[in-house]
Amino acid sequence: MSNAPSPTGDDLVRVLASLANPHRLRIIAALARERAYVSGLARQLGISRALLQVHLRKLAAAGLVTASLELSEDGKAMNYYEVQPFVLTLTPETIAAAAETLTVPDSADQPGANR
Amino acid sequence: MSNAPSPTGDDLVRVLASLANPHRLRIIAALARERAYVSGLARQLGISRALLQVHLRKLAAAGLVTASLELSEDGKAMNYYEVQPFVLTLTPETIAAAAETLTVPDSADQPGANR
DNA sequence: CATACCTGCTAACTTCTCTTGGCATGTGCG
DNA sequence: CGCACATGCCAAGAGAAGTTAGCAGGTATG
Repeated sequence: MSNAPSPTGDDLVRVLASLANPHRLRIIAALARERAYVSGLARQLGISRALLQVHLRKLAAAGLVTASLELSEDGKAMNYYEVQPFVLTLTPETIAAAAETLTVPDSADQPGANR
Repeated sequence: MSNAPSPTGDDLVRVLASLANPHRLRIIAALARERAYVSGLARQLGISRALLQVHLRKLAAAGLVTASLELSEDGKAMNYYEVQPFVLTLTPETIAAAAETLTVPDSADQPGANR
């Protein structure tokens, strides 16, 4: 039927939310150019490491980037991030389809999703 | 080069932000099926008018939906909303391109952008 | 004229999200 | 050993977003 990933409604929201931010857009852009480690990327983007970490965490949670801890030649631990190739096509129809699988904000369940 | 709209970085953020919400996803889905007026749509979605209005406003601000005030046969003013056909393709590359045109969070200017 | 629809706006509260700054840890070099 | 650079986490404040409830106005129908 469809060749697209066709994510869950909740997934879609998560991905969209993770992308709806200037910093994170820049992060994706930078990583699309080439993978980078946290501190270096922070300098490159001109933001604090703490801030970068939060944003990277969010992107990673959405599955858009992945991290891999490596050791540099001088023995320092470097955490390299890289973008995960993805193609998301948004149209009223694809959204309508995803909306069908949205978790109901009904009562309190969702053991893992918390909140 | 590209047939896509290729929106401004800021536009992209706005659009993504407007879509990153369960309610708004459902709204798009509902309107994709057929246009509807506020009160009716609110009932259909099971949310309050006030809430719907806010979300519709946001979607409209992003240019995803448009409103048109019409008069029903019995003279009542109905505000009909409908989705604006759109196709947004998100990939690390398209994002990288959009990121280039992002407004710098530099100092305080942007007279119209407020915030 | 009361009822039932439709529209819109605002004040106020609650709940996220963003961002900063500090702290702790580890390794290599002069 | 102190400095430089890497990693990470947590607390706390500022600000934005989401929601609710109430008010006000308009037109038609019984």
